[in-house]
Amino acid sequence: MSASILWFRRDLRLRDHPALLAAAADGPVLPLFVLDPALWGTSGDVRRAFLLRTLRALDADLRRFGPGLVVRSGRPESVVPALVAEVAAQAVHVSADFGPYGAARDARVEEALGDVPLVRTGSPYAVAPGRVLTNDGRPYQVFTPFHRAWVDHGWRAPAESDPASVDWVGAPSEDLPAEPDVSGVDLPEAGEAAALARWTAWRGTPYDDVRDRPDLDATSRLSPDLRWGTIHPRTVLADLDARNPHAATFRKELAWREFYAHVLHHWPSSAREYFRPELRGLPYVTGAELEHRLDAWTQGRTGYPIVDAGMRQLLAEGWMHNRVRMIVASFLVKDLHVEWQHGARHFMRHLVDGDLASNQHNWQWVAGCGTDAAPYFRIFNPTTQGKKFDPDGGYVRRWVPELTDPSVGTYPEPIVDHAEQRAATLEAYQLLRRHGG
DNA sequence: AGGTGTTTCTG
DNA sequence: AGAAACACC
Repeated sequence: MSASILWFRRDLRLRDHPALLAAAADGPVLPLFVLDPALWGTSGDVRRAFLLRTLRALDADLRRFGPGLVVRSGRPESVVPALVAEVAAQAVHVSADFGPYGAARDARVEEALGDVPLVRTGSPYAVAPGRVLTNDGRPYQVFTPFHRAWVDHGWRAPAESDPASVDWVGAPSEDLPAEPDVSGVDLPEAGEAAALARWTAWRGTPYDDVRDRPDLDATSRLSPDLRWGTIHPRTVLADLDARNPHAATFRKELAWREFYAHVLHHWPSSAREYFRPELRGLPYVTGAELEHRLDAWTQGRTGYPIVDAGMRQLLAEGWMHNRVRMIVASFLVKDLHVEWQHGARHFMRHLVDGDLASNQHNWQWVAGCGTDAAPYFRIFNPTTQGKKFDPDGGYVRRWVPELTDPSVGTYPEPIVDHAEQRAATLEAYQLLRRHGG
């Protein structure tokens, strides 16, 4: 018997897989979920729980069509040779999704596969990272021209794939880790069916004028599904009519996700390093003061209601409204003078939608050191932002109940004075510019 | 995807 | 007085 190996590295989707369906025509398919220990080890309990639920939901999907699913742990580069040794005699194809981690890493994976033919099932993007380039073949560093070129490039319609037509083989996923105890945490339902239901229930609702209002909770909540691949952006894009302003704005948000995947693909080191290193020389806090500030920020006890509401939502749901993400990030970097990597790490640990490309580059955007970054002097005022985007205070009251009900607890005094810290940040920035960093 | 202080316009 | 425009960070 010959089997195709379907290797899900980061994108777990089953639908929109024409290459998989073509491979399946040559023989049964052995799905392999790779749980990267690096990903697993840096994830908090909420993120782990959601990932496991996603895997289990997909496992259940597969069991309807075949004997089961193989799950292995290990770095892709090391697990693939072991797997190939196990089934080399049977393998016809290996299907692999390539994330936005750069051509060097992809090349290592291909090398590990040796002579086993590789079926590229495509990326979890409408346009694969690396495909959208300027006329002279260079990668875009600014969103607006990228967006135009991305739309011009276009994407195919989603595949009319039917997992029932795939002949799945493999062993049950008994070696899935146990799910951490997350009782009391409000997690979305995981899996493809839930993702599709989420999308069809949400699409067509107002977006353009309410997407910045965390109190209205009007966003799609599709980010965990896009992250783990339980829905494909092409499925979403096919349902959008760009003549509708709501749809056009939403499509632009999908384009931001593709833009940052593209940036990480071309500059893999930007996941850790400053894309523009000029701002590395700013006076960021270290040592005990760093720990103290990070602690107050992560626990939602900074004394700024909109910041604390967001940080508490993150711990409670593994998710935070996008407008609030920008506010808390700006506050950490520009009011608390903490280097952006600390905040990015906390987000990746807890967000159920945490994606390396989007997360790191949005943090770099806020810090002013990324591609197409906000100018460094753009500093959010947490009070003004709260008034503007949570005008009735509904969001803040939900997550910071002690503001209106003192029996719940005592709300802390502001950890720093925003006006003072804003002035200090601008002064440090000017010093840096004068002395050339 | 901003904020702030100042000037200018408007009713 | 308040909105809108502007310059600068």
